[in-house]
Amino acid sequence: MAVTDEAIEKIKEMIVSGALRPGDRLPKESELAAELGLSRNSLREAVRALSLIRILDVRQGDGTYVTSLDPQLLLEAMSFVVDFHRDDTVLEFLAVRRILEPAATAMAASRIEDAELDALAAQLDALGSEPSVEELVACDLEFHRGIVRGAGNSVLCSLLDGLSGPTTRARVWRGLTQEDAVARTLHEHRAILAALRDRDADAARAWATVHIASVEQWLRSTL
Amino acid sequence: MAVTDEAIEKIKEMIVSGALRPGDRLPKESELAAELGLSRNSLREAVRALSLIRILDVRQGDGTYVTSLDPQLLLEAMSFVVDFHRDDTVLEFLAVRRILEPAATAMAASRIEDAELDALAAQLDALGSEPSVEELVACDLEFHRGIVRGAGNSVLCSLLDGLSGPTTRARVWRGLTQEDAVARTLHEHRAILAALRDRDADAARAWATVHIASVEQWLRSTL
DNA sequence: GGGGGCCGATTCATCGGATGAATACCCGGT
DNA sequence: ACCGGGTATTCATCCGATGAATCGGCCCCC
Repeated sequence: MAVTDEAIEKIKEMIVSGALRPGDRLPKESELAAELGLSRNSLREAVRALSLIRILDVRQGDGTYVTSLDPQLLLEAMSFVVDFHRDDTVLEFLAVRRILEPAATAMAASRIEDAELDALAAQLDALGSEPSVEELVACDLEFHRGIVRGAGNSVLCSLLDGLSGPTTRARVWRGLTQEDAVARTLHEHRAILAALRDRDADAARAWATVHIASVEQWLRSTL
Repeated sequence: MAVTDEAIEKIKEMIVSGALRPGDRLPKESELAAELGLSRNSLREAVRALSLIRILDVRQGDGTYVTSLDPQLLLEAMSFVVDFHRDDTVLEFLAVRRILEPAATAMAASRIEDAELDALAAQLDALGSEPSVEELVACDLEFHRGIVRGAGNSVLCSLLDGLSGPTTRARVWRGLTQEDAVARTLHEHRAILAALRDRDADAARAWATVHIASVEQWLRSTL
């Protein structure tokens, strides 16, 4: 194995074993390089790779630190990966979302705070009757994110956030200019919100399923 | 932004835009570095980072290539990320698995091939009545993987594979030496298999839920 | 004529050192 | 006690050189 890959494994091992804890500072590049037995250049490649997936956080002039390792932070890297997927796999991602989102919405029915529901309602009201596509996409993203956050599982939240990333979502909505689709989307959002207010998990799950299924159906018909 | 990060973005853009397609070969390091306006060393950091998440595949003496970009390949990188999570977040990962796995098992009920069911049954039979913990973990992993693969969604399959990665699973099972737990696990596996043979999606989903819930319950009681 | 091994060309792997940029830290002034 | 500047530390970037792995063509031998 290449020395750089060894370095990646060793740093990973230091973190997993607990020798390095979240927030800890690593020795400076030259020292760590000597410690691991490779050149500073090669070590930097390892650090850069771990930095891309949010394991390490390098600050020029300061030092290199282990991140908080929060699920949110690490899974955030997944959206970077999802961006690479081409259109022919979007349906598969959507199918996964179709499983997770209704479940998350149902979970939120019993846990989400009233204040959060008020915020979501206000956000829906703020959107006029003639929103631009960009506004609608942003609103849609924020709406679902708010609900999933209410489910109280940060891994689930980050995962859905990644799956529904801007790129995928934007692609799905691009060209979706039919007026009835926009109206239907807003109507479904309000229905989901109403079910959450009623603390009706079954209804919330059903509306979320309908909501995603309609997107899936539209997407399938256009491919 | 740092030149290396710019390079990462530019290479990503080349792939997303279609200028570079899966399997394509990149210009050699020195040329690409000149093209992107940075040094070879800095470019190598960018390439190494993209290589860690399986976007690029570098072969010494040959060249650097864009991978197939299969969902399986890219999400495989996720298991690397999951390895970093500490025990206190395992429950959240398990909760997500509790959502996905029953759904995947239900999907498999209508799609999985008889031959695949036979293979799974044979595998269960091959495991003696007194398996070692390592054997049981490997068997458990392979059993669920086989079923999820039968669901016919590679994204879902890779995702669950990552969530149920060796580390997490091994941690869960370590110390789980109670005889009844082992017996119960095997019994549940057989029940899931029977439901799949009957093409009974509801039963399959239910057994899968029970199966994971029992692990979750045990884990919760020991934390 | 065909097969196999040698050898050079290509490309990545790794290294050491030098210089610039950003940040942290200390220390003196007010 | 607060503020500002200068210095030390640390990462960022570059260059050039050498080693290692692979590929492909050429030559020799059968």
